[in-house]
Amino acid sequence: MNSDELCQVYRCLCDKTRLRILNLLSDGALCVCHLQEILDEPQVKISKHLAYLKTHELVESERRANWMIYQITKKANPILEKNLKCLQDLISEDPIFKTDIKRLQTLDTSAICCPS
Amino acid sequence: MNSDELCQVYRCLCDKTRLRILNLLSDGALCVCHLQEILDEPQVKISKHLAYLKTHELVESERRANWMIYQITKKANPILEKNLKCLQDLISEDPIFKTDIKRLQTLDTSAICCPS
DNA sequence: ATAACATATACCTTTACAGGTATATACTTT
DNA sequence: AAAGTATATACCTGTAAAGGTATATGTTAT
Repeated sequence: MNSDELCQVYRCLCDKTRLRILNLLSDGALCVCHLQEILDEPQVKISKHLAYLKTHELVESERRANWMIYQITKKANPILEKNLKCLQDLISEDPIFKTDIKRLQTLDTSAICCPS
Repeated sequence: MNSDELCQVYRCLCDKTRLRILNLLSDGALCVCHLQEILDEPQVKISKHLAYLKTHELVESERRANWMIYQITKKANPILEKNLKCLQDLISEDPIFKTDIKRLQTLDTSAICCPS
């Protein structure tokens, strides 16, 4: 847990799409198609940002049939955890994140691709 | 206070030199020569990172004779404030920041260039 | 075996920096 | 006015990464 890792976490946080993804995943695991639907961004964009987050171990993924389920990495990461909390406190002022969560809640969570 | 500003703050935070500068300035205003001495980095490097932080309004500067005094921007910035607190909690694990603060404390604060 | 579906990757172009060297600017001292 | 000091800027090179298009991979259904 050194300053380089710290910088790397901040680098993960300095993109709007990734912030939106992390905000959504803070609420629980999600498949790519749902992220795509909520964020309303091209598949390739979502997929590449997820790959970036995975490379830097902020998220991890698991295949479920045709779908990939992503979640915040389970291995304890104080830097990430603290910053996600910090983020939660800050995003109240920007409607984008709230809208994302609202969309998340109105999703059909009984869809096949959804985590149980 | 929107998501773009939020990302921009994170971009300011994702460089080690800038993190060290912000950590030091969290303790109070400092002139460039002292930052240079504590960080032990080339003048141009310090200067450019300060310019970057100033452009994005995380710090502000004031001339005192030959010296430039930098400080965390006075205008309230919840994003920055929260993240600096978060940073304070996280850096305890990395010796670099602690060493910087130690060096800060052993500086000759009666030097001409120092803020009162 | 083939087609369909969900997701990932390769490749390309463009932009943002980071770090270095050289030089400019602003101010002070002589 | 000239020289010295502290800091900033211009210019250059290299690298990371963002976004797009096309295509590949892995899985399921027919």
